[in-house]
Amino acid sequence: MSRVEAPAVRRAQIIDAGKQRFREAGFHATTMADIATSAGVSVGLLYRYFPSKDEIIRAIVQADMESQLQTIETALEAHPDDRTAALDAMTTGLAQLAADPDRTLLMLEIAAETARSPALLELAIALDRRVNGLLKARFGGALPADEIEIRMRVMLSMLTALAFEVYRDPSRKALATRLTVEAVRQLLSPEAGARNS
Amino acid sequence: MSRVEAPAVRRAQIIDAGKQRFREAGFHATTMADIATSAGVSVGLLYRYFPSKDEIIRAIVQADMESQLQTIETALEAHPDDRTAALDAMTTGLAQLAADPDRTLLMLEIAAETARSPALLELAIALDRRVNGLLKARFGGALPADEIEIRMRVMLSMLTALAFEVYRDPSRKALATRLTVEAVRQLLSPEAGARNS
Amino acid sequence: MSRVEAPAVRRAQIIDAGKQRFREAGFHATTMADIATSAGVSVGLLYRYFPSKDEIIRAIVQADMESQLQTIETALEAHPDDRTAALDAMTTGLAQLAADPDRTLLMLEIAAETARSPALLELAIALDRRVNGLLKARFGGALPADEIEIRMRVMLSMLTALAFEVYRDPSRKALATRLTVEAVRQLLSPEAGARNS
Amino acid sequence: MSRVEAPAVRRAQIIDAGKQRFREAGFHATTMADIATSAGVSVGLLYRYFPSKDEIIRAIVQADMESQLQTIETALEAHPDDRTAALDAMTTGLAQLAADPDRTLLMLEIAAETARSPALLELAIALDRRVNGLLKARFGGALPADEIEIRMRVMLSMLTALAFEVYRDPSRKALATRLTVEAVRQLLSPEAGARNS
DNA sequence: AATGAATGAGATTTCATTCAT
DNA sequence: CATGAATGAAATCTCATTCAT
Repeated sequence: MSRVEAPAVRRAQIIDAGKQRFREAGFHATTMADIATSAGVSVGLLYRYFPSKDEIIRAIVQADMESQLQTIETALEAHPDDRTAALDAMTTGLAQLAADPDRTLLMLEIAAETARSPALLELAIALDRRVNGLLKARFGGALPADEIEIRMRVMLSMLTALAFEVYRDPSRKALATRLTVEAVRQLLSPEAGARNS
Repeated sequence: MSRVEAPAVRRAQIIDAGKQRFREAGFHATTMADIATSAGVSVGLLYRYFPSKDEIIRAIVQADMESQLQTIETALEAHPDDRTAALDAMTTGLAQLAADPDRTLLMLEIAAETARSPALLELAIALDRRVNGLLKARFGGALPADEIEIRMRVMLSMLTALAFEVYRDPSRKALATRLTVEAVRQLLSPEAGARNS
Repeated sequence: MSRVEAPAVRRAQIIDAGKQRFREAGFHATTMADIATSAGVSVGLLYRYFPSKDEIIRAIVQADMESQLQTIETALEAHPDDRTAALDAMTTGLAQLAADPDRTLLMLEIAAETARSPALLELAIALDRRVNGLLKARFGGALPADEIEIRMRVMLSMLTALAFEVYRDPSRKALATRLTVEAVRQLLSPEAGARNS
Repeated sequence: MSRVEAPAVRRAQIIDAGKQRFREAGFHATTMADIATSAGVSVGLLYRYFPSKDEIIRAIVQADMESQLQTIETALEAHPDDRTAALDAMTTGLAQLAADPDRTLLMLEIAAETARSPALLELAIALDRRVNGLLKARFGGALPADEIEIRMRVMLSMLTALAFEVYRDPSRKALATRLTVEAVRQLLSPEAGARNS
């Protein structure tokens, strides 16, 4: 059924299998045997790569968060001189992530799980901090320091809301995405700061 | 440990205990024994009131949805002649609901669960339809019919986003609520229709 | 739902309800609540008439055994002077009992239960003894004393077998009954004694 | 407590343990924990070999039925040219099976259970058909076709009766077996056909 | 490195029995 | 006498985790 593989490949196989099953059945309804079967390996091998089921969940959550961060970094770096373009690129990138119903399914699991698991909460806080740092470094001058954080959060929440929306009715994807991107643009533009504070 | 109670009282006791425990530990990590202990009754009695654990979940979800609907209805009926006031009342009411971190914890569970459970999905769809009907009846003339639905959804999503936000940082509750209420007001005002379509 | 009734009537109601349900679902799958509902009384009342579920079973088994004994006694007393006619009447009566599929269903439960329950075993032994006494008193002269018992048992077993047969294929009832009656007649006739011993 | 065993060995262990316990306490009074302890394995392992308790019952019933069929086949094949010898061999073999009190205890459980369980009823019908086919193939010329079936059933019923008899009083085993074998021989002999129809 | 049989704690659910009304 | 809400012990079944091979 399976031959000896490079450790990184095995790890990826397992994470992919986990994602797929968690998406389909949720964390709690997915068994280690399910994941093993999906990954084409034995249950025992799962435990060579991850010390527990929770660690597989944690790894998946971490990977997702890193891809969010990656999206932000890439966008910001792509437009080092144009603040508005950078903002747009970032929002569009995140909106794309949010508008993927498959990912939403997982995100729901993650959100519910994060509330309970200290390990996941820690991860979430770390992500927050890093995104915050990135945005401050970039927009620090244009917006009052204490507004950056709240705006970032509202932005992430709106993207979360977009995820819900597209998830519930995929046919509205284009419209909902456009509305969200516009709203976020307004929210994060320097002028917005002037108007609301 | 407990004497005979009126059926409605017992039911409420159980639902309350369930809510509390689900909030603290999530649906799957909460056992029937936990709920029974919390409610101050025996495990067996749980099954006289609900045929299964899933049905307790369903009852809680349904109660929550009904309180959302109730909030909307009450607000709209309070201002039969003033469209703008009705809108404001509704948004404020929903925002209050959304800004309750305890409720958010449950909502997360519910959202994750809804994706998997046909019974819950059905409930969610029914809620959607009823809210939609209510809004159409009230704002039908002012906004293009096909926009009502998408706006309603975006509104609910923004409230979802508010819930997330307050949940993550309760100290921002006042600010986040104000921002959301303003954004929703703008989204649902007749002028918004003109600008975006 | 129910008014005050004479104790004997209530007892009969409960026994009838028990029989019906045990027939349909077996002893173990029938709950006290089932019986109560069927009898049109409350669960609590069941316990005023019988100290436990097992005692209801015992009462049913006992009633069935008494009807067997009754059948034998009536047949023997109906033909005090004609040994052969008495034998025929008895066999025919028992065969009628055996050929009732409804009763078989119960008998199966009873047989399985008898093997386990000391109380039921005692009952069965008492029945054995009384039938044996009846037959010895009547056929004592014609058949060697030690053969009476074994013949009685084979007879009862053949009737059991008839019960099985009719139960499996009710359309064969007439034929199977005739064959059994003939076989028993031969088994219990004085000439049979001569041939086999 | 136990090491890894060949699957067939484990299955046999479990079935044996099940038989033993079912015999002693009946299907319903035997718990999965009882069987596991008897088999010297854990409860969980039971479920790797059988999807449910009912399936263990089914497997035991099926094994018993197959041994009946085996007995018949072996006897018939042992005397391909001598119809009477084949008949005797078959009857003797089945009588031996029937005269085992341990097996009777199980048979009682099985009979009661068969009445309720569609799966077991199906099994019983299949056994019937196969025995019928075997006998028709062998005695088809000597006895009218439509009599084969009823005679087979009566024969099985007589063996049932033998089982009951020996079960109730093991000391009569030899006598009861002899009587039954003789009766069956007569029932299935070609001359019997002439006499009774 | 890889397997998968084996474990056993723990979850949901059932139901005979009790007892306050 | 009658009710039926309440109890809680016990049963079936699941599954994360271990470990001999």
